[in-house]
Amino acid sequence: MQRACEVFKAIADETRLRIVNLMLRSSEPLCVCELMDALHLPQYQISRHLSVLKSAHLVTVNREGTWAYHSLETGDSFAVQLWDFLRTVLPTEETEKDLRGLELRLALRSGTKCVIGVVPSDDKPSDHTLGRSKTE
Amino acid sequence: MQRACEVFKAIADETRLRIVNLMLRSSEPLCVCELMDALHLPQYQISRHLSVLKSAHLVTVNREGTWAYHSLETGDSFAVQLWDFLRTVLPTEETEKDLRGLELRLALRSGTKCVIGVVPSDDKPSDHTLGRSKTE
DNA sequence: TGTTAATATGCGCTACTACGCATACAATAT
DNA sequence: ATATTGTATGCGTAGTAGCGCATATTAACA
Repeated sequence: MQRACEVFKAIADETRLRIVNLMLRSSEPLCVCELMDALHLPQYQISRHLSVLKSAHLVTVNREGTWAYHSLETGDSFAVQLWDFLRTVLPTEETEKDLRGLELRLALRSGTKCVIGVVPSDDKPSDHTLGRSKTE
Repeated sequence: MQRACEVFKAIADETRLRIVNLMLRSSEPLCVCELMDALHLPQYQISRHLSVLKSAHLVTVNREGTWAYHSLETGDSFAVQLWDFLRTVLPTEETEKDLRGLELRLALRSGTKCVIGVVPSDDKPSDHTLGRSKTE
């Protein structure tokens, strides 16, 4: 019950649900700059929301150099069952949009690693247009 | 996603999770005074939390006279899947405690209906001792 | 009509949460 | 050492949520 409450508080946020959704759909851990780019949100927001998810033991981090690769916790029984549940109920039109944004960003990886870093972000979180306007 | 966020916000509260848990385990709709008694919480808290759950379309009401019988929403796909999930992850020692409290209270029903009403509540929400101290 | 009993709600208070800005920290490269 | 770049965080602010108290609402009944 306490665990359930802690977890639900952590995911009871639109942005964090979008982050979790991307992690659910990605086979690889994601770094902060990739999430920024996929969700069109500022760095401090991604970082803060990730720390909330980490505090609830829903996300684990793996630092490699300056990059921090985040992935969903799979060592906790409650979390694993939650991921199964979310995998069946989260997918909607909106989440697909985010997913496409992520795929565009992941295409810029070199192998399984991020080599791009933070992009200047010419579009703001205010509008949800796909962020492929810059170089394509 | 919006729906998921709305629902998670609604259940991201210890008291509301306890209410939902009791409704999940009860075959009959529950009235406010029964929940008060089972959870040892004041009337206004039960009522308020129920209204939050109702606003999120997770709970439906069926008024019969002055009594209001509340039960979980089963007409919504998301809700139904959530109940399945919660049924597998909620049961713990604490939730069993609440359940026993509810059973004691439901034993006082006449048929499927509540006829007791609000009891003076001699024990306060402060301690979580089983509330069967009064007449037994 | 007045009363009682079950339930809902307005109000003030406190605590928490997310945001935005700026800055700090960490690791690599020059 | 210093600069650069990816990431984390302290701080102030605005909005929100839950509590407790009191009161309103609703329905049965005398």
